[in-house]
Parts: sequence; structure tokens; C-alpha cells
Amino acid sequence: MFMKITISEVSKYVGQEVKIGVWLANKRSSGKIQFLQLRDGTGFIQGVIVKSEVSEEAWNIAKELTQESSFYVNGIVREDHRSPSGYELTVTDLSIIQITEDYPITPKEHGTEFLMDHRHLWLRSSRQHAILRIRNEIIRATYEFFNEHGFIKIDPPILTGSSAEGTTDLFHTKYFDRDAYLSQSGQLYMEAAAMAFGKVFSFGPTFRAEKSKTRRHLIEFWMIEPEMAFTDHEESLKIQEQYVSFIVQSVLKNCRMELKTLDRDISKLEKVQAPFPRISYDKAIELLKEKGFDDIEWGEDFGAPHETAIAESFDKPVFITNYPASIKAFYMKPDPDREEVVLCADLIAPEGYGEIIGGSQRIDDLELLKKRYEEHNLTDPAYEWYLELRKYGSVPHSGFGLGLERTVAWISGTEHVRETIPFPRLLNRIYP
RNA sequence: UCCACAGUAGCUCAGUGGUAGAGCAAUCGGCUGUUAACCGAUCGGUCGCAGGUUCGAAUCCUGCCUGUGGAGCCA
Repeated sequence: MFMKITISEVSKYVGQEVKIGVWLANKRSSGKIQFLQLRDGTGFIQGVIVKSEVSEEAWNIAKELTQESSFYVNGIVREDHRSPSGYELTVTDLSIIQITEDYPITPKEHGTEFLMDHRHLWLRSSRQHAILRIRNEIIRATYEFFNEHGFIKIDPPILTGSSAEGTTDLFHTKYFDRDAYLSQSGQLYMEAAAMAFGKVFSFGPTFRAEKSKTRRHLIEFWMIEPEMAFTDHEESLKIQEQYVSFIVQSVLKNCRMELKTLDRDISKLEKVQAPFPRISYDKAIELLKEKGFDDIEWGEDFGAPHETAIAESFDKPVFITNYPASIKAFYMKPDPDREEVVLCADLIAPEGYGEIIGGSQRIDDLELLKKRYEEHNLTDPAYEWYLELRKYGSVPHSGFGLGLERTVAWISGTEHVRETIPFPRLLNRIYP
């Protein structure tokens, strides 16, 4: 009886005969020898089958194998310098589970539309594997970091009775006889959670019904939203840079193979160590004018080309701090020394990947928050509970939101966020 | 919503007014170290849809549909 193992474990079984459940990724044959490119979800390995060394039956089965056919393979694990992974499997026997016919994704190049129509199969490719394993490592490191730093995970609702910030378009649905919306941010609920548990974080999906159509946008995406009581903006920035450094270093440590598969320039990631540079909104405007952006004026928000230009001046992620209050969310706390700007920061990733974090210190004064409600016409009684957080033991508190897919795109060096989530929801795509 | 570009074989593309093409995939055959293997053969078409111009349209014109990239908005 052979050990049933996975491809990820082969290094422990050199010289032994093992059994692996696999799919055929590709095959090259040469008359009396066949090279089977095998995958089992944990990795890839080449199986070599030689006609003179196996039964006629096994040889004929191997000849019938088509791309993505499923089968059990028996073989002896061998170290081999000719293999990219260092190991090969000398096949001794095969038993077919299913012969696949007409697998749509061939070893040749394909266009994005075709691949996205076959996303359920595209996930099997080595490149998609690498990206989604890096995504998994970032998620794993996120839990590790926040648990180590005394945060507890709190899950905000996905169905809400009103919008969080009143700015973006929400997905509308029915809640029995009433109106409801899919969450575009858990933040307001996380503020309530911070007043109950001190330091909290959420990790979940968010939904934006905006007609955004760029490489940085998804309709459904995942956010990590920490919220911290008794924490000012400065302390929040320190947590943010430590957190981002931690996930980058975790990926460097635990996803070497994946980064290599993706041909990622590792030296750029190695520089991502806290502290990160900071530039005020005022200074950023000056910097942009120096770089030839004559059209930008104080009080305007930055577009993607502006963010990229600012990020180019640094080799680490950079915080842009203290934006004008007029272009930021209603709940952000004004700078006590300068009422027209707020205590906030966006973290811009290097290499043109754009904003990955938006954060701020929140207004803790009841009267000021009421005033902001009026200015923003937030008369919906569904917001009443949020005001009460400032009525019963209000404390200084700060929080931020990190966009998972943009972070995965940056760290993995993936051009478009649609490849950083298993089944992307895009403006014109809800299939598969 | 706006701007630009694209739609021809299962896939990736060439063909820009005169007989519908190539590579890959698939099928059959050959090859004992292949790395997107290679070699030979076979199979493969509503040229996005509708209308118009023309002796003749994949090709020119109009409208529509679908997609891609970007803008705005945002993470």
C-alpha cells in the first residue's frame, strides 16, 4: 500500500513510491516516453512515464490522457536538477477518474474576456494560483497581526438600513416591506464595537454600485477595517504602517515561490518597512505643481494620475495627511489648530497601485457631529444610534480601512484587481 | 455618464473593394529528456447584429449590441 500524499509533500518522500490524486495540466510525448505535467492544487510536478518500464495497460492509459483529465498516479519521487521544482515523479501506474474532453483553456495565450468567461477554470492556472495564495497569506497575516496587537474581530452587518457616508451609490434591495442596502463600509458599526471592546477589526465584503471601470475598481470587494478607542490620529498612523509592513514581510517570507511565478521584483517589497514617509495635503499640492500639474488647486481632490505622481517620489508607501474637510467624510475630526483640514490620511502604494488605505480620527464631540449631520442633510433616523456613541462615554478614537484587492494587486505585482479575487464582480460581469 | 479602441475558425490574430487565411487546440500518425516540445496529415467559418452604397462588402457609410482601456467616484 502506497502513501497517498500531495505534491507539496514530495520532498519528504524521495525514493519512495507514492500515490497522488492529480489533474493533467499539459502533456508532451515522444514515442516511448511521455512527460505529464501534473497538478493537485497544492503544486505542480512532472510525471515521467517510460514505455519499457511500465505495463502496456498503464502506457495506453497515459496515451489517452487529455488536458485536465483527473486520475490517481503512482510513482517514485526523484530529485532531478532538470526540474524547476527540483523533483520529478517516475510513474509506475495510473488509474483514471475522468477523461476530460475539449477543455477550453489551452496552453496558448487567451484574451481577458475569454478567460473571465471561464474564471471557474482559469483559477486552475499557475499564475492565478500564485496570486490567490498571496491573497490568502495577506489574510492570514492580517489575523495574526491584529490578534497579536490586542484587537478582536467584530463582524458588522452586510444589510443596512441606510448608507454610511451618503456619498457613494449603494445596492438597493428589499428587507421584507422596507428598503435596505448592501454595506459599503462597516465603519460606523465598528465605532460602536470599539466603544464596547476597545480595539476591533472587521474583514468582510463591501459593495459599491458605482459605474467605475478601471483596473483599480471592483463592484464587490473586501475591506479590513480596524477601529481603536483612546487612539489619536498619530497613533493610528503608527499601527497602519506596522500592519502594512507586517503583511508585506509575511508575503516575502511565506510566498517565495508565488512571487517567483509572478516574476515580482522582490527588492521593491523588501524596502517596505515602517516608518513610512508622510506628506501633508498642502505639501502634496506644491509637489504636484513642481511636477507640472498646473491645473490642481487647493481644495480639489487628487485623481489617479496625481496619486501616482506623488507615490513616484518615494520608494515606500506614502501617507498623504490632513486633507481639506470639504472633500472628506462628515465624521472626520477637524485639526484643532486648523479647522479647514481634518485629521486623516490616505496611504498611497508605490508603483502606481493607488490608494490602499483611507483613515482618520473620528469626531468625538456630540454637538459638532450634530452640526455635520445638518450640513450633510443626514436626517435619516437610521443614524440616530451613531450620535448616541458620542452621548454615552465618548472618547477620542481613530480607524482606517484597507482595500484587500488593491493590496494584493500591489504586493503580487498584478496589473488589474480583477485577478486578485476568485470571482470578480465588475461593471459588466456577474458570471461566473 | 463621457473619451478612445476593438469584435473574422474553439482560442490568438492576419486579411482594408475582387475565390475566407495562419498559428495553436482537437483528431490520426511519427519521435526515449520534453519545458507554450517538435514533424506530417485531417478537421474547422452566420467575418458581432441590422440597414445602406456598389456589378461585387470581412473591407466603405449609418445605427445598434457587446467588450477592453481610461476619466469621474472611490478602497
